[in-house]
Amino acid sequence: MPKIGMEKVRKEAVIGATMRCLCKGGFTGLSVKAIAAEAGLSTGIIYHYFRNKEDLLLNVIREAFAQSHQNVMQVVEPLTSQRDKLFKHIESIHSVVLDNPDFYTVLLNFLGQTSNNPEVKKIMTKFLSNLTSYVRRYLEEGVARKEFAPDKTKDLDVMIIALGMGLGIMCTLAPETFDHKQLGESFKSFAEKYVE
Amino acid sequence: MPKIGMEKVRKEAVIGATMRCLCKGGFTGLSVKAIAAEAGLSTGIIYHYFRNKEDLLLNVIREAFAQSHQNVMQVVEPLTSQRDKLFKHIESIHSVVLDNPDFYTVLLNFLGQTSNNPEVKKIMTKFLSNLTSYVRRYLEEGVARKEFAPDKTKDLDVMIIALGMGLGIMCTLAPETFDHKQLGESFKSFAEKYVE
Amino acid sequence: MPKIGMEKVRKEAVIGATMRCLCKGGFTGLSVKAIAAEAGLSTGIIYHYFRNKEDLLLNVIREAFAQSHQNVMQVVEPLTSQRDKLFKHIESIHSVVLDNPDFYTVLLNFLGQTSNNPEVKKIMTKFLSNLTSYVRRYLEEGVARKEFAPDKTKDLDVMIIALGMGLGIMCTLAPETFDHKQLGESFKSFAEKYVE
Amino acid sequence: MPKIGMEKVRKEAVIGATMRCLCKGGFTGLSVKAIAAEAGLSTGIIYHYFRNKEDLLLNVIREAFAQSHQNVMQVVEPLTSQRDKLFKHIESIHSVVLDNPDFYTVLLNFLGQTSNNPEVKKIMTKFLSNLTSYVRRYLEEGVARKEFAPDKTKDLDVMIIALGMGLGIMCTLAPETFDHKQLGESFKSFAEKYVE
DNA sequence: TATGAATGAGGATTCATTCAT
DNA sequence: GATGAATGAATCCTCATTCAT
Repeated sequence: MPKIGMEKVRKEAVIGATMRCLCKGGFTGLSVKAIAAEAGLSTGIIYHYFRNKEDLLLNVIREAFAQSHQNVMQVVEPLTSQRDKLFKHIESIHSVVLDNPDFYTVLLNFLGQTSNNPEVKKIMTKFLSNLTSYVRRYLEEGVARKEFAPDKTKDLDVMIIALGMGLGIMCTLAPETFDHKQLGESFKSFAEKYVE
Repeated sequence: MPKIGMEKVRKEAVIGATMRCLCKGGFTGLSVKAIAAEAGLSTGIIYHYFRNKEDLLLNVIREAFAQSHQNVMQVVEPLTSQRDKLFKHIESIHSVVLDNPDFYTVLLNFLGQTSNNPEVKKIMTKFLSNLTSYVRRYLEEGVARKEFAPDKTKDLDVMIIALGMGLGIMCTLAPETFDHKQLGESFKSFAEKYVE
Repeated sequence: MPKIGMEKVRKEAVIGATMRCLCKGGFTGLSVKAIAAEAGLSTGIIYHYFRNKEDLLLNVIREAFAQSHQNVMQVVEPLTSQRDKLFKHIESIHSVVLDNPDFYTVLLNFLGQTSNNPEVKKIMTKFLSNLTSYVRRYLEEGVARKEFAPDKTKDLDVMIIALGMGLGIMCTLAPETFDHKQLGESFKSFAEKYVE
Repeated sequence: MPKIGMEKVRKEAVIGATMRCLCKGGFTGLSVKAIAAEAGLSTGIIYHYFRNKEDLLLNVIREAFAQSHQNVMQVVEPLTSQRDKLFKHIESIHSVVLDNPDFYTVLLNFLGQTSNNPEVKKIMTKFLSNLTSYVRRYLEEGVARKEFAPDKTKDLDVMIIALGMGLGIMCTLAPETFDHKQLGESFKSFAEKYVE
């Protein structure tokens, strides 16, 4: 087994293992030992690549957010109409619950940390404003191109993201109670009602 | 100091102390010792009133949810028109962020536990379906009384709660980025648009 | 076994155990676990009585220095003549090597810490100036009472302590090479030569 | 950079780096990794030149002692009169505190190891008896050459070394309390008093 | 020779829980 | 009822040492 040029591979392996552990058992009981075992590595090597457990966890959120963002972008970017982009974006956001449930596990587990950990807060704030600004861009551009009516977009970006996140959380927490597919339809029709 | 019949007082004191600790430092460092100190009691006594730490924490969520529910009900119940009830309810939900921020701290801290702890999951599911069913009742009753048009209420209950929770979370996590007051207005106008 | 009023007993037990461990194996390998085992206690209890390992170690030096000082005082105090006090003091200092070898073990082990640990430095400085000031007092008082000639006492206090410590260290480090008893005689005759 | 015949250079570099680390932070935190970093080398190479950490540390004391000895000898050797040699020697010993403070750092840090590590003990004993034997030689030779009176030299060698070491330690530990220069004068006058 | 990735045992510390008082 | 001393398993992290390259 090679020993050189492994930094990226190892870091990814550890981050992935951490996510899997997080999904299995949540924050409580998320030990470095367990992560190392999951990654098939020794505990020591984790400290070779990450300053400490917190540093590792911060990398985990960053990675989870980046991945989720990338997934959405891959689907939305090729589209040309702002309207299509907006609705595809909404659809993508909603389908994260099923396509990438790990994202929600990570999100839900870190939400509680936000108020106590400045670094987590920074990442979380950045992530949320990132999300809204994408939607805002579609809307503004769409208005400019006369795809949407101009006057109704007040706070619509934030509303869409809030609604998407709220639904995502509810569907994740209580999938038996909240029907993911049907709520996805309602989500889209909510947006439609606004932009038309 | 009386030594008998203190059960209710002590339990409430401990639950309150736990909430304060939770708000101060989150789950990390939430030790039984710290809770006891905050409550001005010994660690031992906590085990007299609660089976263990988990039992205490479950009581904390229950209490937080019950309190929050009660606060909303107190404001909404006296009203007679379903429309008034609905909008007052929405307003109340949104103002929890400012009026009772502890509720969000507790909520955010426990969200991550939901998937791993069946008891937390039960409480959380119950809480969420409770929330939606109240809104649904206003809507159905409102339609019956012809306060609202009949055909537009598809999933509106869930949408309102999801949006309310999403906005609440966003305003709690990043108050500098998301303006609570303005979003409250937009929230209400979103609902209005739907029921009219 | 009683559980109350044990603070002093426990603290002493832990400090004593630490000294014994220190004598057995030095600083290296002085683990809290080993100390606890030596004291017949659990590791946890050590942190109940001491903030951390460093706090415990500081208490150990303080205790060692205090004990050593007390031993000397017990012998010297009853004496009335300053000359007697001085020579008894010298004798006592020198016999620490044999009577209380733990003192030297502790001293030698902590000397290296002095430059890096401000608290150790404070204790050490205090201890050394304490030692010299006792000797200085005998000398000054002795001169005042005409027990000693007045002009020869320049730095004699420091010289006596330095010589005592140097001899103590040498006899401790290499007892086969340096004859404790004989050096004690020479030590005294050195002082005599000066005060006469 | 040459790759062969580097043994001596590398060994010296590592020993020097170790001394610098030791002076910076003492024994605590003196890791092979830190030493390697200080020396600008990899950790692996240290094990190429030294059997293990202990072996390296033993070399460090040996080197420190040898250097210190050499420094003294350089100054003393050219002198012809035994009296001059003796006093220059005393002066040199005392000035180590200022001229080569690293020596005392090393000495103080290793003193505690002496009783537990036979190899350290051997080196330390050798060093101390070396020191005294040099002084003894001056004295004996001086008596033979009638530079000193014959009868007063009992244990004077040990006393001088003990006093020198004691003063050195005190001046190193508490330089604000013990005035190096003045004590040097007193040290010399102490010796003078004896040999005259 | 030289590197630095990798290991894993061991250390300090925390903390839920119990129990004698 | 109430206390807080006591336990010891579990946690994070460090570090001497090895070894593939």
